[in-house]
Amino acid sequence: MKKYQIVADKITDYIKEKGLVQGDKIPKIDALIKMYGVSKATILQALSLLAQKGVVYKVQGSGIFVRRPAISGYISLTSNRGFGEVIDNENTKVLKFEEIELPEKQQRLMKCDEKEACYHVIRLHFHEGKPIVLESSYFLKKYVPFLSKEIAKGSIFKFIKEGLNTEIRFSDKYMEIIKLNEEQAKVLQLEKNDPALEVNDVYYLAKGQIFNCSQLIYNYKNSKFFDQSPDELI
Amino acid sequence: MKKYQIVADKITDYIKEKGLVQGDKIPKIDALIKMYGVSKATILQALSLLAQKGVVYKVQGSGIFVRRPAISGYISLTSNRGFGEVIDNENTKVLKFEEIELPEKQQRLMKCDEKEACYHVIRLHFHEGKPIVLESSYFLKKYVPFLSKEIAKGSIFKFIKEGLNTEIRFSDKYMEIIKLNEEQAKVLQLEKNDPALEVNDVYYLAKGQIFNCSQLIYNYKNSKFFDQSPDELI
DNA sequence: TAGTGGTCTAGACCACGGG
DNA sequence: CCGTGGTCTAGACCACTAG
Repeated sequence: MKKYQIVADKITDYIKEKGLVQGDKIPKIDALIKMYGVSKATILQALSLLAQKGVVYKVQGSGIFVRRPAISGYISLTSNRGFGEVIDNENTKVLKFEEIELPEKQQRLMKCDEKEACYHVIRLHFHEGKPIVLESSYFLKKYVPFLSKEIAKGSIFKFIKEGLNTEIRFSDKYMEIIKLNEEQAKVLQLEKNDPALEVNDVYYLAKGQIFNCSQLIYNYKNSKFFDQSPDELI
Repeated sequence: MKKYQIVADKITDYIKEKGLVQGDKIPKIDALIKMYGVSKATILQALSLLAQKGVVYKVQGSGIFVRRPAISGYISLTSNRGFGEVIDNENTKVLKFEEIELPEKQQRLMKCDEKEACYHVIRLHFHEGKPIVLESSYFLKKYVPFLSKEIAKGSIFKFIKEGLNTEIRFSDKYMEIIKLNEEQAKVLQLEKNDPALEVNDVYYLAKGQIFNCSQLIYNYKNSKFFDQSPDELI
């Protein structure tokens, strides 16, 4: 593991152990250098990482301070896959699992020229027994050679990362607010024309290859979102 | 201006001039070092900045590649204030401008103990003649000592940054999907119970002081959102 | 195995903040 | 003025990619 990653984790632990909250000061850079026995550049890299995650912010000439921790019960739109803590993968129902040729609409989205084999999965995610989000995902077999209904009951992304040892790198998201149609409403246990958030994702692998696109329809009653803007565009 | 900032801008210009698109390669690090006459660390810092902005991504052992440019017509939720290109500040209508004591709800949000003087502004933003978002903002006088209805017709944030020379640092956003009430619907030229996105923001200054909170209600017909997840957490 | 990006160090000097 | 963070350099060595 990388040194700056280790240092970042240690600083995070330090904040937790000391019970520091928003506005509290952590040790100065020189002290951190001595505490962890690394160079200044490594400390700075670790702090940059934490600043991007929203854990700390630095004030020149003054110190390094703790930022508000993420709040539980909210779905993060910016972190990968949207649902980190909130969506319990034990509570996923697979509505459809099929191997098909990539439909035309998704072909354009994923910039595929030729006819591509893919997996198509429709799932409904629950939290505390309530339906949170209806998901329709396409995975290119070219990059995700194996998938099963069994796997789809858990976290597919986790399987891709850990099972297939494939790095997911970044994503583009397009969002709009919509009225539910009859079918969507039925699945989400809502009424037709009820409001919803539609998120269309395109996901990229380590070398920039598009391997997945998904449509997510969130239940307005059961989902709240948050986003901590990253500090620093170092 | 900082060197890495300048280098980042030059690389961006390079991409534009050469007309590079997603997946195209830019010169290797050694070449960039020579092109711009700076050290490797400075180039890396510039590239990190661009990676966070979603302009490029690096592939170890292979090269540095261009990422999809942001798409116009969409509102970015993650960049400050949400509306960069889309919201035309010429098209803002000030519905209310008052100097009051901070209400209790906002007091909690902004973590103020004492009664604080503030400006309260309600505005409606248009784009191409269509109402996009209804905004209700509170600004603490402690940090924003002056504001006027005239200023509120343009970009208040721009005024704070440039006019008051005050740095805005980061923000927390809480979002949910709602049904419009009668009043909101009327202003946004929609029907009662139509869907909407409600965003509650809290904004922080350079040293972590909360100076503003806002509620934004987006018109579902006239607003689309996008978010490019940043590449790299350094 | 050559090419290219990634990590890390040690140290110089700059810039801002607050007493 | 001193303390603290910010920028930058030069260079060593590691890790991954691709032909």
